[in-house]
Amino acid sequence: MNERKLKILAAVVEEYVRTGEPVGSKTIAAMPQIHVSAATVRNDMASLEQMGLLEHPHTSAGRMPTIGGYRLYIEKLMQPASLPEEERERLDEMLAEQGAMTEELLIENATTALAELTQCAAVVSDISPRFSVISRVEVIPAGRRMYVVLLITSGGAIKNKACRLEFDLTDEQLALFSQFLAENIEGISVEELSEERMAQLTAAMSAYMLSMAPLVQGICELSRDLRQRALMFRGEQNLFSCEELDKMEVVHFIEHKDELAGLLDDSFSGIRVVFGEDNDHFVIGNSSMIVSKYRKKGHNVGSLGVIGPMRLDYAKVIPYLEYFSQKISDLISEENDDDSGARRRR
Amino acid sequence: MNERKLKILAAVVEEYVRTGEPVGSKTIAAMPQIHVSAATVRNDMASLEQMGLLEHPHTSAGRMPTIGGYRLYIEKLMQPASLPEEERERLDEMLAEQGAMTEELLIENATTALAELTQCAAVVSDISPRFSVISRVEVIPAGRRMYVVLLITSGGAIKNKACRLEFDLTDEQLALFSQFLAENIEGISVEELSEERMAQLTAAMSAYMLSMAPLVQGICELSRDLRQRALMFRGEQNLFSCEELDKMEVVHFIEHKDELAGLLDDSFSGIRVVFGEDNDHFVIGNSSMIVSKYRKKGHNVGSLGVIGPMRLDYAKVIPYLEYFSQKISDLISEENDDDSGARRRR
DNA sequence: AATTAGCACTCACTCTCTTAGAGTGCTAAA
DNA sequence: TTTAGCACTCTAAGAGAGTGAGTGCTAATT
Repeated sequence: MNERKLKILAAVVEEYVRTGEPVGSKTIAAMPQIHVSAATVRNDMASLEQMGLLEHPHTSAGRMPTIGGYRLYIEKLMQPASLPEEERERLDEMLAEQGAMTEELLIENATTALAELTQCAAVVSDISPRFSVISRVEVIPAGRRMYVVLLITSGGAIKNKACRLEFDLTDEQLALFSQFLAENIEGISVEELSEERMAQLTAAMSAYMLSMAPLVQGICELSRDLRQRALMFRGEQNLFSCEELDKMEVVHFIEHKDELAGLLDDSFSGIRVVFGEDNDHFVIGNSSMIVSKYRKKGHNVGSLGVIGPMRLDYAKVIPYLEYFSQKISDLISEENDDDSGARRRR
Repeated sequence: MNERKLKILAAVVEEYVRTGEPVGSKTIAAMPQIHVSAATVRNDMASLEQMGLLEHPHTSAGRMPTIGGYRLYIEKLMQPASLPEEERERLDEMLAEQGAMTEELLIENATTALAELTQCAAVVSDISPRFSVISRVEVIPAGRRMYVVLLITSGGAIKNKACRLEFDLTDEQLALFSQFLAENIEGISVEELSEERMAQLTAAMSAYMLSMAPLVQGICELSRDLRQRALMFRGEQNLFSCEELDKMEVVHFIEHKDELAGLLDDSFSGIRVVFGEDNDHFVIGNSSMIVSKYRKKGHNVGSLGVIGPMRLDYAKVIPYLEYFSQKISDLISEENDDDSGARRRR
């Protein structure tokens, strides 16, 4: 392996990404950065093929990168495009538009923008509610025997659910129960609000509170919703516009998209690229997924990913992804000044 | 036009729906209900073609129905399959599963089941919240300067939204404002809770309440959410499994699915069938949509629809659709006994 | 007048065969 | 070590030919 071969590999990857056609030795030799003849290129290509970095659809066709070829290119060869200042400003505006309000909206905006810019599908896995704190729990009468339980977290997530009781509650009962919930639930983290914890709580309830068990059950379900990472997808349609992706596989993927959760949950740092071929949970042929973590005050709290064809302009897409995940990290980390205030208020 | 031609048309439609291949005269003549020779069938087919009910992909191919052919078949010829008793029971169970809780869940369950059973996409447009009454409005502190406004309707819909104020409210201010909202908003219908009404309300607020305008604004937005028909789709993937639908058109449709709202909103009674070809807002080639209204106490409050290939087993699908929309009508009409109770409670 | 048998005709589809061209691999010369 | 030259390979595109399902028309039959 030498300098020139790497240069040729990079040239093949870039040309193939650009045109989608297998690349011949003549095309490469004609490039300004290549100063050798087509015959030499051919020799080097044959050698790159032996190393498993390039492949042939058939004898008399040009070369295209293998998965290994892409991987080497991404890790060592590519020169990431840097975003021009004006582009950054445009993106920042996009995110600010109405996203500053809550984390959830911010992340949604970023995912939408990412899908839009890359013309790929974008996915985000957000487990940040887990790390926030229940800042408020409310029980609100909502009709005969119907009560709404409401959880608000320090991160700004709001969840509600209607529950039906066997009896109507008197105002005193309601006040007492609210008091009980506030004392036992407010201020603890979503993570801690587990099924066992709730079971303990139910056990601790005095006898006459037992009829309120459905409310506790409701809270339990809300907390489960908050704890589980929810995946959000944007721009799935873009996968259908992709010639090289099999439509049926895309459909299958969309139907089973929740299985991605595992992949996104893995802990790693920086950027990770996964190819459709060599993974169990992400099985569109000729596809690739690029994932980056975002952090909240230094802790990984979610992943942002781009899903597209393997033949993707990585040098352009990866910087976008890095920018967005950095931006999300920054914004959700500062925003959370409110945390303590949320509880101070009461 | 005579009896026999109609019989032949029906036979062609059914056979074509069954096989997906153009149907030849011999196939038709061999059917038990047809007692004439292939030559006679050919003559009649030619005549049906002249009337614009059948068509030819090319000279030496069999016939297939035109849009007009389908329409005539649906309106006059088809014999709707009746649901066997056990099937009804199964469906009722499906709906009851957890759907009795709220209207919203009930409708969601029905839509999911419909998509599942027909292997098509199902869509529901629900404008019923418009006709229900605000049974409860709450303002809940949720962090420094953050407040959550919450609307509960008699139909069981719950909406919330976080708002940011310029100042924190004291407990008295909060109580007073809640009182103010309850007096002015609870008990009126969602329909009445218009932008003007809210503007009047803001005008009526005493000076020191003016800083709470963002909360009123929030309520205004919640009410707008409730008023506008929200479309819900289920089983969109099924459209991709459909050979005869163009994948790109399906993608385009899904991206612009909200444009269906207009079509679903039209008032009509009974069942309506719309074909992709002859409509501006619903443009998948070779597709059709069957829509039925559902009612609440006699008023149309929403539409339930099935979207699938034009080559669809209408005789099977239409009864399903009718059954579901009737069932929804029945359930949401009776369920509403709670209406008055919801307010009586307070 | 309506129906049917018979037959020529049409046209998509499938095969096979051919050709053109892009690209390779190898060899021998520079 | 690099390059020019050349034979070789394999696909993609196109042309013909054969097949068969199905039609449309005509003349005979009921």
